[in-house]
Amino acid sequence: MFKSLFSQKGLSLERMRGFLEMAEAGSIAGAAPGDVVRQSLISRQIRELEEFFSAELTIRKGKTLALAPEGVRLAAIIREQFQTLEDFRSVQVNVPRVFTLCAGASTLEWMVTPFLTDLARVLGGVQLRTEMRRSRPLVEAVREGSVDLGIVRRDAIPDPSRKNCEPIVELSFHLCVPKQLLPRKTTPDRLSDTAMWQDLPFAAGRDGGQLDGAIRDAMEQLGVSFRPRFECGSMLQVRSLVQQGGCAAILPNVALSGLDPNRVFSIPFRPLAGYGRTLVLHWNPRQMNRRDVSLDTLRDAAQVLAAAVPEAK
Amino acid sequence: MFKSLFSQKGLSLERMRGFLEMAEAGSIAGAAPGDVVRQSLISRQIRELEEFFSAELTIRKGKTLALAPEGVRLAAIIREQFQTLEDFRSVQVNVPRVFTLCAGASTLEWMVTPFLTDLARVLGGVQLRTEMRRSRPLVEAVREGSVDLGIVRRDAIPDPSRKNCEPIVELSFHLCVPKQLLPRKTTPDRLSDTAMWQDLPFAAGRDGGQLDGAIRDAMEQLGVSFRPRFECGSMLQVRSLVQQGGCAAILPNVALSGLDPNRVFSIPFRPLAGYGRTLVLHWNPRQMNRRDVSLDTLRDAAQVLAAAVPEAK
DNA sequence: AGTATTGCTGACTTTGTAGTCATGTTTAAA
DNA sequence: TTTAAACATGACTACAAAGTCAGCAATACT
Repeated sequence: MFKSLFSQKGLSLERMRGFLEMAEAGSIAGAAPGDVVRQSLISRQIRELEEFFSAELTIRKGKTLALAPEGVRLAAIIREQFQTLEDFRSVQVNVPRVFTLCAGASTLEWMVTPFLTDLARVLGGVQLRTEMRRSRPLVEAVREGSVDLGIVRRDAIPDPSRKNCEPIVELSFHLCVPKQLLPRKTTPDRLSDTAMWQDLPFAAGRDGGQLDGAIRDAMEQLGVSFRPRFECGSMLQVRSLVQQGGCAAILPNVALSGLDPNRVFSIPFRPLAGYGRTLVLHWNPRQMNRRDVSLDTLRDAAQVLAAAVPEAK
Repeated sequence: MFKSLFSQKGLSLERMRGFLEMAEAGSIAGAAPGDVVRQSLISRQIRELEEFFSAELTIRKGKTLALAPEGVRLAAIIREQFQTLEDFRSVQVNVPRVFTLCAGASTLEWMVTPFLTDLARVLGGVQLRTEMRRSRPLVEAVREGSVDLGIVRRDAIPDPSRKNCEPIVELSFHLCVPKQLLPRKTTPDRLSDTAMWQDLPFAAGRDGGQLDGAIRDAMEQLGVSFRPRFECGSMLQVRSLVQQGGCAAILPNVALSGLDPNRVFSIPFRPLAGYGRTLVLHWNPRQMNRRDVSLDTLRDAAQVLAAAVPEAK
């Protein structure tokens, strides 16, 4: 049984590991940054695997390597096998299994990080590892199995269904203004007057993402010259500025939970009403099945994340 | 990634192989018959795996070893992983993949062996390996993945469904008598008279299976003293004797295709009418899915086997 | 063109594991 | 109780693989 795997040399767990590391990193140098010794080792291990399988696993793509179609398949096989073995061992040693959760930068900040412990508990006491990725590579990573869970807009999933995702929240955006920046006795409804915005000191993100651009576009369409006084690398900093009373800002509903309504007015930001999308928890059904995570558990996890978002008023 | 698999020594493909061989054979000595050297090697490999996983994979059961529950799980994992790697390699090297087909002794003789080439073609040019096993271990082997396809009575499958089996044929039994053993101008319908049977020289199987016993019981109930002149180790030999005109015999419908109706009369053998069972092709849905065998292909395979059986008249 | 980065190759050393052997221990059966 | 079978263990050898190093070739960036 399985003679053909052993009658020939060139197959070993270490070689598979070297190849997988290259596959994950996208290049040999990326797999072992600053370690030329290991780079040369991986290079040879890949060649030996290619000889063993008589397959071109990699192709040169300019200066770096890329996976050939066969390489993509083998990498998926190896990843799954290693993970299965690791899970088996984790159960035996009574150590929590490792799950990877992936989302966009701001989503991780707003929704995930503050609730990691709850999430880990719902998933059965697992160890969670978070990663930042944009929508498209995120969905791809879930598909190929290198990521267990993703938080992503539903429309980024090619075939959204009850089997591979669960809604978390409907995104919406709000204009948030600290009271102290407004004339005394200003009521929240007066904030709808765009004329008032002109003089407000704004803070905005500078992450180059879609959201930031959409806000600027919307402001321009309203005829408001939007020149934020602060451009922050992280939206967490923006919220912090708003909370301290120094700035106004456009914030997503998932960020409102940290603001004191007695000190900060917030009203829906109409121009971005159509920009709202459904965020879903996304997973690979085969992988979750293999790792013994039930659909119910996944829906519970989505619930935990949903509970983190205050209801829109 | 997967650091825990490599930060500790004790895991290797060879060790997994040694363990799997023991698991398949049910004991170390069985895994390496007559090779005490390899036996001691396997013994140590198993211990090293047990240390690596901190798990009891085996338990002493009297003189031999048996798999502990954890060992059963790990063996299934390893078998699947090795098979996946072997399949991957087979596709690359353009060598047919190996599939294992399992059935009872007589079923293998009657239905499978003569049609192996057709079957291999329908399954996509695979290499077929046949194995003899009785119903219960067969179903178990399909479940754990050590066998791809089984031919078995439907009632031996715990949860028969469209997803894990497909009917092949309804078994029935026939009394077959060469013309030359009968008085001239005897018509087939006269064969219903059990008095005629008394003087016929019968051939019968001697495989100790259910079928043989059932025939003898039925004869006894009919008041016929059934003392076959020939007791053959294989039912193929029985059919051969009938074909040559030397003997009468009770044969299953799946054996009739080899008989010349002009030289041999055959009529349904009523006493065993209730003994007929549905034979099905049985498989493990997860395994067939992993090995890229579609349900359609499996149904085609069942068709091929069904076509081997002549219609009952 | 010059330079830095990336990957490939050949010649090593070191390490882990497979493989071998002799011998001990447990267990089942004669 | 004796015997034989099945498995375990310790001490080795042989070998394949991992790991190391120096140098080369191809590519991209400036």
